[in-house]
Amino acid sequence: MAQELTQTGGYNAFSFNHIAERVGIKKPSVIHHYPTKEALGKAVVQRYRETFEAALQSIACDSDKTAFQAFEFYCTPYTDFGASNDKVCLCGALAGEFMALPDDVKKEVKQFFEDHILWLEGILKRGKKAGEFSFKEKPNILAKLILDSLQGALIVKRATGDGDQVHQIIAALKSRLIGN
Amino acid sequence: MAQELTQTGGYNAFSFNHIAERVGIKKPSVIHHYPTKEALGKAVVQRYRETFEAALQSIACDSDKTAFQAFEFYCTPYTDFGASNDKVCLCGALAGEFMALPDDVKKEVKQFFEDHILWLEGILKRGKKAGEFSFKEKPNILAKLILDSLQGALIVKRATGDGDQVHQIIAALKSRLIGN
DNA sequence: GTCTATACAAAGATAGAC
DNA sequence: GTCTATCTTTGTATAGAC
Repeated sequence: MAQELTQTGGYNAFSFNHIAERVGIKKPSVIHHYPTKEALGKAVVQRYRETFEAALQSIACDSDKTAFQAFEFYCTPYTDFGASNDKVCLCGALAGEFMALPDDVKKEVKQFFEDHILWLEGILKRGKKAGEFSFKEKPNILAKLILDSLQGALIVKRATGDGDQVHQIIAALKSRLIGN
Repeated sequence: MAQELTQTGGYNAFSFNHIAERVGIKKPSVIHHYPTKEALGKAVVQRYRETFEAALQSIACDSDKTAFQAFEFYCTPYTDFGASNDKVCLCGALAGEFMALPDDVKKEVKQFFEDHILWLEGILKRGKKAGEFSFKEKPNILAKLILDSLQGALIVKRATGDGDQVHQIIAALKSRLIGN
């Protein structure tokens, strides 16, 4: 509930009251579960990050999957967000107002991005070693380029309303990985 | 003043009072110039967009400059934002909280992105025709990829604190344009 | 766990004096 | 153009009953 509101309008656009209305209880009942907005914000990002990362870990450790399949799996949430017309990645939304976030929320967002870069870097190395991928950049830099492109694609796409944009960016990234 | 506050914390993180304090006047004096927050927000984004676009137009029409030089010129504001540790592109910040923005502000942000994609597309076409650039994607799609990468790089970089990231992304984009 | 009631601060906005 | 004073709403948060 808080996650949806944050994905659409950011951290400063939601309140205990908004959550309460959606859940069907009153404001103090929400506060009973999360004593401050910072605690609520942290919990939401933390859950988002951990859910995401558990899925990434399981696919990274699955030796049945090729690096390319792992990359395709990574792209599915971005495709889903891109298919909606009001949602972006939770951390992409929060990053726009980063300096206005409480410290605990900042830390979660930071860790989210860092973990994703590390994961992508691992997949890129694996794919290059296996001969699936061919690229000349350092894996770390290409990982950043992929993450930045996808995050950027989501927020720009939502503003322009260009429904194809996310697909196009993913296709361009894929062809860069296998082609060159 | 409002621009700086918005670049760091987004639309919902600044108020008439914040502006007033920075400028050294009182809240109602600010409201005298911009009767509503929506009007202030619109004026700020509009000025940002028009300043940006005037510079882009002048370089695009300058036949002394190569397409590659025009692209380098395009990247300079991103480099500057990347060199700060708290600022991103104004429209990148606003895009994160897009669904919580007033309509007039939304329109300005949308137009900003659309104009940039068009401008980049023009430069890409010119560079390919002149033999400066070699790429196989459609210019429109590569233009989106460039904009998305740069916008994404700024917001991710600010969250992670990775000072080199924006430079690395720009270098990777350049080598993609001329190399391949 | 959920509620009513309430405190307190901040935000957007207006009226009217100087 | 700028100010003081004021209004209204909203937001975070607490106290205490059920």
